[in-house]
Amino acid sequence: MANLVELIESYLKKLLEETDEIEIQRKELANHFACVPSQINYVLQTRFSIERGYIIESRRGGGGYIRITKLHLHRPEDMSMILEQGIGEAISQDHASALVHRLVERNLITLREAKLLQKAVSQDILNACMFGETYLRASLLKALLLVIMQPSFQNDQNGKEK
Amino acid sequence: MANLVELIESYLKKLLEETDEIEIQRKELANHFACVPSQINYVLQTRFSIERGYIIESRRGGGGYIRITKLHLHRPEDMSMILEQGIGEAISQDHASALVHRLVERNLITLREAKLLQKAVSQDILNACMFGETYLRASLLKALLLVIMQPSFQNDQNGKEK
DNA sequence: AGAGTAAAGGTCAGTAATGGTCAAAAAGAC
DNA sequence: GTCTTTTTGACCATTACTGACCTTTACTCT
Repeated sequence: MANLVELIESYLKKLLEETDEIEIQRKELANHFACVPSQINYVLQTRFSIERGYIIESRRGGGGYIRITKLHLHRPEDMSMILEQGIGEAISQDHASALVHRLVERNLITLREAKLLQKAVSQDILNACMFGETYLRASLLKALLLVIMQPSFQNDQNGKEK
Repeated sequence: MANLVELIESYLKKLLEETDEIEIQRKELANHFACVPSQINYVLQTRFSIERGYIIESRRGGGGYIRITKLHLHRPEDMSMILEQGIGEAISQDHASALVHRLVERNLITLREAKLLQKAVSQDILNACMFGETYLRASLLKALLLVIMQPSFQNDQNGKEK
């Protein structure tokens, strides 16, 4: 355990035993371990990646921070299986659609969430890809908002439709 | 919450819980928080922008004031306004993000939904656009699933975090 | 009225405080 | 000795804060 990366890793994991989410300051932590700030990024990239079940968010500037969130996957095995084998690097609409459908059946996601996902991966949205990024963003945002605002969901946040 | 900007922001938002419109004096407020007056402008510009649903009016000279008015976008009929004028045919990430933020503040969507939307319109996802449609679809699906599976949402479908 | 002055608020560029990236060097593993 | 992992540092990007200088409005004095 002589490695800095492991020292910092275990330090952060200790903090994460208490709560699911911690906020640190890169400079401060680097100072604590007497290393360069970018070492912290290395730790985060190699030990707190999405594959390992963490989500990193951060903000620069005065009062900046790095937030580490621990994922509590319902069934972690399922999740990594889904992401790696079920989806992979590229996926067709049919396969994506079928996958989402299965997730609902297994109660891993709600119907409401399923509809959002279905819309996000649908042909009509992705076609906007050709017109550029901001165009795609606008299409996506509008379509997803419309799904959210569907009347049947208004008083039915969990999406258990009828 | 060490940031001045956040302190002032929450102070003003607290006042805005009561009414839709408040009037302040720049110098007085700056004095209250022991900062330079232009700091107030910074807060207004970054936290009470139009995208976030506020209108700022002011008047200089003796008896001058700054008025902050909260915009109302409750009802679904306002939704079409948001879609057409607030989004349009193309939208930047910053604007999309501010819009989503504002929808949460007005309780039009839950935090959970907001995080999904934020991820959907985020740079890292849309970059996948270049690699083709099926690639983008895979990135989108994976990222959104991870958002759904975040711990803070497990027993908190309405997303009222903290 | 008009001039002068006091009392607001506005702008903008510069500085400070963070965090991010990337490639090269150093250290370990086999 | 070669390959992988770790560590470092130079350079970049973003957000917050400050201060000097500018504009507008109200009030007062003649």
